[in-house]
Amino acid sequence: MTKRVVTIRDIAREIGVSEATVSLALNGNPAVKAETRQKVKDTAAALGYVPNTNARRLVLKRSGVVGIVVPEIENIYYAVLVRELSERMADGGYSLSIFISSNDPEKEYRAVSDMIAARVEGIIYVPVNTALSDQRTKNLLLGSGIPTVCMSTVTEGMNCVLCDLEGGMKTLVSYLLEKQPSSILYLGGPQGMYTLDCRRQAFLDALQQKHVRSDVRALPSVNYTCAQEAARTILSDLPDIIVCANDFMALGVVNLFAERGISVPNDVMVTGFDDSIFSVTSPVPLTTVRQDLHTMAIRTAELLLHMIDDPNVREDVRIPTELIIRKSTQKKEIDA
Amino acid sequence: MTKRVVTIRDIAREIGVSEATVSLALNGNPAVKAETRQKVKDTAAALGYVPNTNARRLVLKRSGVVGIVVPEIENIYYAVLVRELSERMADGGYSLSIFISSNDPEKEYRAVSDMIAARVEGIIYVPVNTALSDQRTKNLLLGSGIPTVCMSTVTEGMNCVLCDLEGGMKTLVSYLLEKQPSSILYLGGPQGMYTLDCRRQAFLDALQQKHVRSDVRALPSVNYTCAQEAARTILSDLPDIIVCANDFMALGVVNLFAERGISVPNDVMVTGFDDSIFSVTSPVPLTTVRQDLHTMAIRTAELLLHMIDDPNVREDVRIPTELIIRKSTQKKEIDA
DNA sequence: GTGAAAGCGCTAACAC
DNA sequence: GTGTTAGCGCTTTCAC
Repeated sequence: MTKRVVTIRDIAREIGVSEATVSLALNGNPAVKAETRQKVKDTAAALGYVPNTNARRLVLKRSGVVGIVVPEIENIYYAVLVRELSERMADGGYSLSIFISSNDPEKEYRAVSDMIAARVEGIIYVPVNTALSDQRTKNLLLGSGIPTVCMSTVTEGMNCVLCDLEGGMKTLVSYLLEKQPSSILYLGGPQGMYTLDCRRQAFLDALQQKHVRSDVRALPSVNYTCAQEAARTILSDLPDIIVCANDFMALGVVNLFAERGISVPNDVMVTGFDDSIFSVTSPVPLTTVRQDLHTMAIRTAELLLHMIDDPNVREDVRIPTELIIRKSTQKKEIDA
Repeated sequence: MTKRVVTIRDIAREIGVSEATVSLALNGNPAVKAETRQKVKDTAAALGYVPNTNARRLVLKRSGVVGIVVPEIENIYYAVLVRELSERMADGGYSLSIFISSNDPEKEYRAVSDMIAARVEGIIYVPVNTALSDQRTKNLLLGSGIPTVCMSTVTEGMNCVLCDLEGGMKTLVSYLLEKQPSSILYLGGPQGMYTLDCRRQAFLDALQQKHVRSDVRALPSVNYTCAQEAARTILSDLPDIIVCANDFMALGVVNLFAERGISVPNDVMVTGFDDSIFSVTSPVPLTTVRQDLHTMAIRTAELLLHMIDDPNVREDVRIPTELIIRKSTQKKEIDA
């Protein structure tokens, strides 16, 4: 009892005109008489006609779609990115098809395969966040001939858009050094992930030759819980400053300290990274490094559209980061 | 200079066999000789063949896709829902195509149109969160003949899956009444949105005939900032308990109080709703009502798959909610 | 075991 | 202005 879907042919038959005319009319071709055009549109509406995208794409060899794979969607960073990009691509006349790899190289590979199979006209590739990246996916992408931009991390042979994480971290550390701390603790994650390695290395570089005791912890994961566990181990010997690899970790640290009656920033300063929603909704707003996702999205969309026009375009984009100073590093004035 | 994409015909020519055979071989049809099958697969791989989904869907009249529209993706509630559903539908052999309406009825309408045009086999409809819902979209959905389940809210004529918000709120209020408060403040949002109306009404109902001073505020929006602004206005006359329409608002309130040196729960108790990540990462973990998104996703996927099988299925699903008690309503023992 | 042929719904020359 | 025709890439009877 499946209701047959109405096609262009049904409309044609209904008003005794050819399929071609209906197609032209529906696409607003001025060659067809206004009267016929109207009649076609009316009966299309009356019959509840909805064009079949699959047929359309097949014949046009144009999908009007660009695809994106992101590692997670519950991570606010990627969620914002997806929304921004979805708007930007819409402005450019494309719709964005969203795939979630769940940080699983296998799923990522399938997502990319599916996009290619769907003949997307461009791909925004945000690789999984794992130490070993999957060369298979990259090869597939590179071999597909489909314009691809890699975001947030660097992939050899692809045009990349990312924020200047090193610069951001260095600016942050310079700022912190003005506080004359005697010790700084860095809470990072597993080694081998581009975005985390950048931050850690820049932290270390910035501290070169400075007379500050520093310690770097590699936690199993860069999340709230792991950060809290780490913080718990240092309660008896607090550093002056704790630099976290992202805002969510910093929030964990701040909350743990609050629970233990340790004041941020007076007893210990804490910084985040990303300038996500957590840095603002932290009980003590966080000093952090802003990654401007809005600008990233704009530049990515521009670049991709440009590449769709001209596949030979080679361009890497690096967006500046910005130091955002908030309460978590500003001791209260004693007088005031 | 566009690299021509390889088709089934190229493979056929390459090894001197018909297109039909290639197609059969690629789909693992046992009718074709194992040897040929292997040769086809090998050359397909060698040539970098990727099947054209559009052609495939056109001829099969099956897309293997179900679509979902959600109002926002940065809202953790929807993000979790999308991820859960994406996994559940994958288990069921479908891929999930994600659309974001940005709470804009116009965009929602276009998203639904696009899904129908793409011939998705099922639709998960999470309507925009606005007071006036758009009947156009609902009519389109209803008229499409595509199995649709509406989530999180009720739509006349559709199978709906939602949590028992009323029950959750009533349980919450009963629990709070045991604390013998003399006054309770409810912070809600604009009227006319299903999910918010449910909570507010259930709150009021639960307080019927109880000797508690209660006040209900309708804020312009159910977010962090609005909640903080509201909280600021009551500093001089604190109620015993503040019930918020969601966790994010409750977090705003908790943080504002922390800043002003007001203790939660000792000076005032605060509750959230949803049991999102915010309720756990709040400096004072929040008592809240859990909406079990995992179960919602499972039941929605089940129902939708069932409907794809049999379009006549009529079923509404209501998932029980659960009261989660945390520190924000548990005064510290004075002795201990 | 494999090929020929028809057709999915739509568009775009090219006729008339 | 409108109709005829061919074809996008794939699947699937039905012959052979």
